[in-house]
Amino acid sequence: MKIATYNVNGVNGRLPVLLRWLEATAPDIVCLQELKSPNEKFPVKAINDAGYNALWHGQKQWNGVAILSRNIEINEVGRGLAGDEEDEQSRYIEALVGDILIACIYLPNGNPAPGPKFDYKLKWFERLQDRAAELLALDTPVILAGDFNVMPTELDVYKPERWEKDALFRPEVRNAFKKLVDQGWTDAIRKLYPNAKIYTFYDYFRNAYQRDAGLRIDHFLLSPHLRDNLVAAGVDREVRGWEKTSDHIPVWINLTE
DNA sequence: ATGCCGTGGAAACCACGA
Repeated sequence: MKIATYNVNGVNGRLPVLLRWLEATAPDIVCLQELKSPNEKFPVKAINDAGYNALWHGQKQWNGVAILSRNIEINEVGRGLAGDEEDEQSRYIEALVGDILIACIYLPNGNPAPGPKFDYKLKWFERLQDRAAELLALDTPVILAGDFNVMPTELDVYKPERWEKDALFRPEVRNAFKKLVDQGWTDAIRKLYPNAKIYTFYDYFRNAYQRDAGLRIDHFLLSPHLRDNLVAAGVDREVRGWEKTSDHIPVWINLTE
């Protein structure tokens, strides 16, 4: 079974690219982030026509997450994270897809740091840690997938020294990611490729893609049940070269049934 | 070193992203 995550950066503006990628790579389950679409404008018909069921949690203009599945029943478990009644940003949705619980995550960017946006990011990370701990206790196979907006280590940044003070790479954020993983999660890409330079994001300008000046910020975290089912993982790097493409690259894993 | 690009929404510029 192939599962993918893709920050589309606008699901409507990027619909041709999304459909082309779905057709070309045929993942069974897909997590999408940055829909930038209110719920009523989510392109459900086009996605259904492409053979996918969909659950989505959008909002006007920004954020937004969705989970798609092909030939697998999908049932929503919940949306949003507990712990902040004021939080109205659509960044989290959870669904049972077949036997696997999928959490689709769009973690806040957090820049500029320090500041209220950075504080919000750290708080959000704590709320995610709380939910992740609950999920581990369920004794269900769980996948946390999405745009975590953190480069976990120096290996995940083209030029680490330039990012030291950035909200995606500050020690507090790297520590938060490490603390999450240390609950018992497996970083799928790093389990299979502990030392490879693998990026999932390239800026639109400064020829970042051509220079390979990238970041690894989109991740798959697997619960212990799935650890030994992981047989392959990778990124669809060529998609970043397509016309009208997102600045992120799809990431995928393959699990044995 | 830097939103230099790109999206969406509202208004013909702005907020936001990483």
